[in-house]
Amino acid sequence: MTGPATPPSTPSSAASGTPVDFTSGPPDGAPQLRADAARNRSRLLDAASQLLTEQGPERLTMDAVACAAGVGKGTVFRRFGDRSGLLLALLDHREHEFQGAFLGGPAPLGPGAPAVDRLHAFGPALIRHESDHHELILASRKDPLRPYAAPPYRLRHTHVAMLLREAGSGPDPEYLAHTLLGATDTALVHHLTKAGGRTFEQLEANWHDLVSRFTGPGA
Amino acid sequence: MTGPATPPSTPSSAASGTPVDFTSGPPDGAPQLRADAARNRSRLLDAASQLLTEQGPERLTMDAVACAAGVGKGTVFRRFGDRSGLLLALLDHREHEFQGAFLGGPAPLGPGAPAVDRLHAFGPALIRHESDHHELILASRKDPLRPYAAPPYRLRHTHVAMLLREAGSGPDPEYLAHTLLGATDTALVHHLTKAGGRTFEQLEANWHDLVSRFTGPGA
DNA sequence: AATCTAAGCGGACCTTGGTCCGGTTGTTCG
DNA sequence: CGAACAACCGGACCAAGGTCCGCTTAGATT
Repeated sequence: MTGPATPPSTPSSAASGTPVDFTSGPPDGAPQLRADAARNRSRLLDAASQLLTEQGPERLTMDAVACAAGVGKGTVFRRFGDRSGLLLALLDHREHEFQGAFLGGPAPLGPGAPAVDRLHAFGPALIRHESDHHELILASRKDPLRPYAAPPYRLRHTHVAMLLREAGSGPDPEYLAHTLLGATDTALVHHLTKAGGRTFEQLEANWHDLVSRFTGPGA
Repeated sequence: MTGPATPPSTPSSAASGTPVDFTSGPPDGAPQLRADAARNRSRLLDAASQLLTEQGPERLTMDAVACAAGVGKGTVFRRFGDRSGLLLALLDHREHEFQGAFLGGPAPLGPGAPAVDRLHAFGPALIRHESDHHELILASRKDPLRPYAAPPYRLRHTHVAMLLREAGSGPDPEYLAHTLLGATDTALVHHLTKAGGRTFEQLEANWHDLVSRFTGPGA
């Protein structure tokens, strides 16, 4: 440790935008984190979060984050693998919120409503979520194959496929789920709203149209 | 010009895989190319093509291409903008072949057949085309937003949207076209066939299913 | 408390995409 | 043909992601 150490207590809370507590790392995945490692992890996430809200994703270099956290560069890469990993980790908290909403939140997005209704509710929520974090999401997309293998996409896919199956969508709900998710891809939505002149309302209407076609008389 | 100049005649023909003549640059887009610039351009494409078939996309560094072409690095960037640009230029020839097939080739892919039939024919052709060049296509995807703004995607989108409109697909054929193209995205197809255990036949069947849903009774 | 070990650390180092600018060379026009 | 100009060339240079390895230290064991 070289840089000026921050006070040992409450090392968290992001800069301005939206304070998120990074002190509690995910106890799953990684078996356990040594005390200093956990501390550095949250320092790094704090620093990254701050740099992000202050200067945007393009200025978020690994050196800058390491330096701002008072940590060596190697530490950043060891903890997060690569730049995308750091960005994704930054997104993780929001991602869990969204997951909680459609897995266990109030109906019709959460359980309790008919599958078709949940499906209709899912699109707008997803579009909203991705749009809220499009900067981070787009910045983390260096490898076009990676998203499909990552937990967020897999979970959404499983969820949508289950609802489609439950709603009786036809022979291959898994593929239809990919199609539905593709239709709300962050990059596409961003393109359509920024360069294509579409509004969110139109995109939502299109989602509903798609869901209708996929759950209507076509089984 | 520093490196050992290749014989002045017939500077083209790729290494092994599939010889493509790069001597004729696109007379559109760029107003005109000075003689030496055109020569260097085709040398670079030749060198890149050779490196590609010999060692795969990941070994295709800009330095290596410049060196192999006997040209300075700056020349590569001036001509192609960035790495993706070079990769896309490498793909351009094949892209034009594919475009010719669905714009002016034999029916049912080309004109002459009913819109629905052309739509059904388009999917398999597209999947085949993208799969054939998935290495290049995936390697060129660094910026997730770029594909939507690039000519190949725009042309496909216009084409599919037109066919959908012609087939009477409903209120927003443009969006349905995006959905259809998203369902055959190179990365998705690659993911499904490599990690998802799908076969091309299944993907084609799914395409036909989607087209049916989009052109069936839903206007 | 002393010891031992594996996890962690940091920053020098490498690679590679991308920029810049002084010198060179086609091309055109008188 | 010769001058003038714009396009072009090349490689030194920079930034940023990613790797490596010798040193440090948390935390378990006795």
